[in-house]
Amino acid sequence: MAINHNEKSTGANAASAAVGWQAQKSASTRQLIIEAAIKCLVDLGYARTTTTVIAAKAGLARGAMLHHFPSKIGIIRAAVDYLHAKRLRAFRKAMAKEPGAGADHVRMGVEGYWAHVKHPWFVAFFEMAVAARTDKELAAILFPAQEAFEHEWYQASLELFPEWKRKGENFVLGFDLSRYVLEGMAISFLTHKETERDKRVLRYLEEKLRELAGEDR
Amino acid sequence: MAINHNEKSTGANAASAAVGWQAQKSASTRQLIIEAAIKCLVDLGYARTTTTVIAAKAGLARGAMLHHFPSKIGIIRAAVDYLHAKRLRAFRKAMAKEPGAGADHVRMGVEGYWAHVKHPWFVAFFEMAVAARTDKELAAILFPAQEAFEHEWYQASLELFPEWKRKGENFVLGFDLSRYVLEGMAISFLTHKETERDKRVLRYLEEKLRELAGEDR
DNA sequence: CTTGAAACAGGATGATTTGACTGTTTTTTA
DNA sequence: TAAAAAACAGTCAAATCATCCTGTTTCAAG
Repeated sequence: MAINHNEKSTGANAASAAVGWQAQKSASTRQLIIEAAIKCLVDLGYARTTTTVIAAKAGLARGAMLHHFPSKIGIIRAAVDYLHAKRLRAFRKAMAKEPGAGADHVRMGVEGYWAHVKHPWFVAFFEMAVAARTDKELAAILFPAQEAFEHEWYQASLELFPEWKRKGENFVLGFDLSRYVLEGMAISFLTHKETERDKRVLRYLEEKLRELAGEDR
Repeated sequence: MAINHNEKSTGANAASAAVGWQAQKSASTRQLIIEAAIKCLVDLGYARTTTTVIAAKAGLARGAMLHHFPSKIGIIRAAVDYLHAKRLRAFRKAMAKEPGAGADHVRMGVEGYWAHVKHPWFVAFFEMAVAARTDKELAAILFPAQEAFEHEWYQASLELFPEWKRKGENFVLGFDLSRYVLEGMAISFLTHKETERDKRVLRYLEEKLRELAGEDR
């Protein structure tokens, strides 16, 4: 298990001595717990993501986990932040793969976000979003984080697709349309299988995005 | 909401006499329980829809409810069938309001399904669909019902919008596109508020549907 | 008017889940 | 080296849930 934790409190002082081994181990255990919680969200759903199964999936005793996260909501809070960072980073990375000026940004964007909404990270976020509808405590954690995510995601898109910059409203429309179509498709697959018809919707979406990129309105 | 079981002495026909008051009362109590369960799904989500709160919301003792539905999954099964029938009937009714040949079927369809996905019946179905992702027993009940619903819904759309009949693939594409956009929008509103931008997406969808209805491809 | 069946009520039981609690091992620091 | 701090382990009680069970009231056929 790679340690690879975020150096949260290492200031400007001595390089590695400042971060003791315990702190590193603690951080890695925290990440282990967070990733176990996300796996539980994907495999079992929010309701059955209990502290018992999180600890089991992390390979820890329940008491040990409660040492790092005294309450369940603390794990959820950490998972929300973790997913926020991971999803945004993955999106930027996928979009930055083809920096060429002649790259097909429309196809890249559609396929990139299509892959995104089928990724376990989106599934985990989605489980929490649905639960938050009827759970005020979860909503208080998730909504501000999601608002920040959407803002940063929008800014990243503007940055990565510079040719859209002058399009103004068309960019916003294409952005929103893509989001709703792709999220709607992904979520519809909860109850039915993907068919050839769905591929036609994706092709049609790309076609309309190209129109929006070409015209001025 | 009208239970329609008060006909115990007014009908006085062989039909109503054969049914018997007990059977009618039983049926009305069953419906009361089903509707209470749906309210719980909307208000509390699937996970917190327990037999205790269903009975409380129905105004019954738990033992009384267990007499009509020996198990929780039985209530869920009945609620799935109830929602199936109600949603389909409501869709047909809303679409049939303007039978004129000059009616704006595109706007009617978009606004009709937009209203549909914001209705509590869709919310209740959606809660079960999400739970079914990680609950095999629920999935075994919901998926066949949903498959039947989608087929009947598609047939009803073909029937109600006869001018699309000759369009073939364009009808299928418009049907799928509308579905994904509108469901995606409705579900996105779990985590953020509706804005002016979303109305533009709806107008754009209508515009594209008109194109699809007009052209042949 | 008696009797059986169904509607209705509510307690008992066993299984889970959460957070608090005490005890043990490992690491850091004085 | 010795003490303090942190990581880790496991048990406990309270609360909640689904189901099973027995008892009471209401209806309808004989």
